[in-house]
Amino acid sequence: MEGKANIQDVAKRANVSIATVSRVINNQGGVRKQTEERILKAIQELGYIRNAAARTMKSKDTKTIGVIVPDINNPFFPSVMAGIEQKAREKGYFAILSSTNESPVVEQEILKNFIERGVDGVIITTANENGDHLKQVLEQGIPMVAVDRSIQYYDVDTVLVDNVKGSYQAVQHMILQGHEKIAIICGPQNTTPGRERFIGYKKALEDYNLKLDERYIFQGDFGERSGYQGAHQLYSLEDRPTAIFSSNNLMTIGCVKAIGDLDWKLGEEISFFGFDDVDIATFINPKLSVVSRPMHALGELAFQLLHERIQFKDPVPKREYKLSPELIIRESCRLRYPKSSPDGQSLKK
Amino acid sequence: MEGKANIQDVAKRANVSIATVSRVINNQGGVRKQTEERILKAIQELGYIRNAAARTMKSKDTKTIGVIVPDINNPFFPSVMAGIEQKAREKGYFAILSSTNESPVVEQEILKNFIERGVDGVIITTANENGDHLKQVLEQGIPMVAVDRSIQYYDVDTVLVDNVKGSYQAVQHMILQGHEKIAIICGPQNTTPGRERFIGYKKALEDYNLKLDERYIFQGDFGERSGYQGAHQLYSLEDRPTAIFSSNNLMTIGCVKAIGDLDWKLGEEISFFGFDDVDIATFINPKLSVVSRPMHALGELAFQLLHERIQFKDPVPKREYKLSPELIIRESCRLRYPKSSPDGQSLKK
DNA sequence: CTCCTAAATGTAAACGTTTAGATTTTCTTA
DNA sequence: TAAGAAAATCTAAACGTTTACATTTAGGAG
Repeated sequence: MEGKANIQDVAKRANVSIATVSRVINNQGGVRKQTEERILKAIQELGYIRNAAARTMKSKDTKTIGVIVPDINNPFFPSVMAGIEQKAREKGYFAILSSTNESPVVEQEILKNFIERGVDGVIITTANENGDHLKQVLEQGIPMVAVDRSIQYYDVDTVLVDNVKGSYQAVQHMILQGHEKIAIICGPQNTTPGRERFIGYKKALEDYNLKLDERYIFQGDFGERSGYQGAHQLYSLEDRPTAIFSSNNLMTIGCVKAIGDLDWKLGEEISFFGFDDVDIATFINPKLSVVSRPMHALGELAFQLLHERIQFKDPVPKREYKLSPELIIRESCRLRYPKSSPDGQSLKK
Repeated sequence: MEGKANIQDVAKRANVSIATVSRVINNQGGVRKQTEERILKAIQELGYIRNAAARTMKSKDTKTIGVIVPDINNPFFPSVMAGIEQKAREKGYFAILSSTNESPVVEQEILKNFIERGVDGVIITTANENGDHLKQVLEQGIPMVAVDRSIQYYDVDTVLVDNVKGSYQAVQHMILQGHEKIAIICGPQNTTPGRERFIGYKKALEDYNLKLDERYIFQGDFGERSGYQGAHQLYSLEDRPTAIFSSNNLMTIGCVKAIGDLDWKLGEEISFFGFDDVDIATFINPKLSVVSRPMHALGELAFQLLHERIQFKDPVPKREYKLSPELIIRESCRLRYPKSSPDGQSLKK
C-alpha cells in the first residue's frame, strides 16, 4: 500500500468516474448519498490523499500565504506570526515562514520563490522599505500586506502600530514627571519604526518647549549591543540625562544591562521607558515602564486584510491601519524635581 | 503584461521548443550558448517565473519541508527554527512552519496538509509522543526527524538534548553546595523532556543518598502559570525546600516571579536552578544559574539529518543524537550549611 | 563535397487534478 | 405508463512542467 493512490484508483474502486470523486472530495454536493459513501469508503481503504500540486495546477490557488519577517529571533515576530497563523488556520490557509535576517537580497530570493510556489498572498515586514523588489509580487497580482514597516513606492495594505503616538506618550509621561534631560536610543532612521519613534520623541519635547539636545540622541540599530553602548555613552556624558527612552525591545535589554553594570540607579538617578514590552520588564527592580504593542492583534488584522484581498480581487484602494500601543506604567520612571539635586527636597510648585 | 508568461511563451519568443527552455531553466547543459542567451533574454523580458506546482507534478519533489512546533511563543522554537532555516536555505529548501498549540488534533490536520502538499520531509516536535497520527507520514515514505521530543512507536531520526544529564548536573551542583531539601517543578510526564528532567533529578538525589520527598515534587505543565503556582505551593510548606530546580524556561519565569512576590530571598533562603536560559536570567539579582540548550545547533542538525534521508532514500537505521546542554553557573545558588540556620555561622567541615 | 558522429533541438506523453458540457439515470406528473 | 424535468454521473480537455526518444543540425574526416 504505497502512498500512491490517486483519484483514478479511488474512482475505479468505487466504480464511478473521477469527476464524481472530485465532487465529493470538495464537497460540492450533487452526489447521491449512497455513492458518496462508497467513495468515502474507497478513499479510506486506499488511504488516498489528494495531491495539492495537481489541484493547484487547475484551480490556481494554493491556500498558502507567504510570511516574511526580518528576524525570527526577535520575539515580536513570533507573536505576530501566532496571530497570523491562528486566523489563517481558521480560513483553511497555511503559512510559509521565512526570515531574511534583515537582508534585502535574501528577501528578494524568498519573494521569487513565493511566486514560484504560487502563494495566494504575502505578509511582509520588509528589510528594505524603498526596494523595488516588491514589484514582481504586485505585478503577478499577488495581494500583499505590510506589517510594522510600510512600503514606499507601492500601494499595499499596511498594518502599523502608532509609533509616533507611543513614543510621544512615553516621553510626555516622563516630561510630566519633571524630566527635562531626556535621552533617546534611536532605531535605524531608514525604517519606519525607527523614524517614527524618533518623531514622537521630538514632538513631545517640542510641545513642552524642551529643546532637542544632540548629546542625548544615540543612534542604535535595534540590536541589543547598541542599546548597551547607548547607555554607556549617555552615562559618560558630563551632563547626564535624567531619563532614557529606548526605541525597541532588544535595545532596552542592552540598555538595562548597561545601567545595571554601570550601577546607575534605575528609577532614581535615571528614569527609563522602553518601546515594546519584554520579559525582563517585570523582573528587574524597579519594574520597567514600557510601550506595549498589540502583536497578536497585528497578525490577526494583517491576515484578515490579506484574506479580503484574496477573495475579492477588485481593486480596493489601499488601506492603512494604525493600532494604538498601550502605555504600561510600572516603576522605572520616578518623579523628577527639576533644577535641583535629585534628592527630591526642593519640589517645585 | 499580466503575470501569465509560461514556458510556452518563452519558447515562442526565443524561437525554440519548450524542451530547450526547460533545459536552460534547470541548467542541464547541452544548449548552445547563443541559444541559451536568447532564451535568458526572453525570460527576462517576459518576467517568466516557473510554476512550482507544475514542476512538482512531474518531478515529485517540492524542495519544501514541513516544520511542526507545539508552541511558537516559546522562544526555544524560534531559535531551533532559525537553525533549521539557515541550513535549509543553504540547500535550496524552504520551510512551512506550523504551530499546534500542543493539540494533537491540530497536529494531525497539519500533517495531513503537509502530505497533500508533498513536502519532502518533516521536522517535528510532536504534541503527542504516543500518537499513531505520524503513521500516515511514514507510510507515504516521507522522511521525518523528531526534535526535542522523541517518538514512541516509529523509528525516526531523533535530535535530543541530554535532558537527564542537564538536570542531573544542575541538581548535583546544588547538592554539592550542601542542599538537601531540593524541590523540582516538573514538566508533563508524558513528554520526553518532562520525564527525563525528572529522571536526572531523581538520579542525582539517589547518587548522593538523598531520599525523594513527595512534598518537594510539583507537577507543572511547562506553562508560566504552573511555575508560579509551584513556587507558591513549595513556599507554603511547613518545611520549605532550600533549593528549587525548574524544568523549563516558562516555568522558571513563573517561579521567579512568585519568589519575588513572596519575598522569598533568592540565593539566600532559596537557591534556584532552571532548565533553559532565559532573557531574565541575567537581569534579576542574583543572576539565575541555568542549564542551556544548544538550540541553533539542534535545528541545524535536524535539517542535516532530514536532508540526508531525502537524498538517499535507502533505509538507513534510525539515528539518535543527544546534544549536551551546558551548565551556566551564575549566582542563584548559594552554599548551604546543612542542618543549621541559614546564617552560615556553623559551617560543617 | 559527402558522410558520419556528436551535439543541439524538437515532439509528445505523462503527472493528478478540476470542470464545462454531454449523457444517463431517477423522479414527477399527467 | 410515458414524457419531461431534475438530478446524478460521465467524458474529455485543460493546467505547465519534465523527459525519454526522435529528429535535425553542425562540424570534421575522408
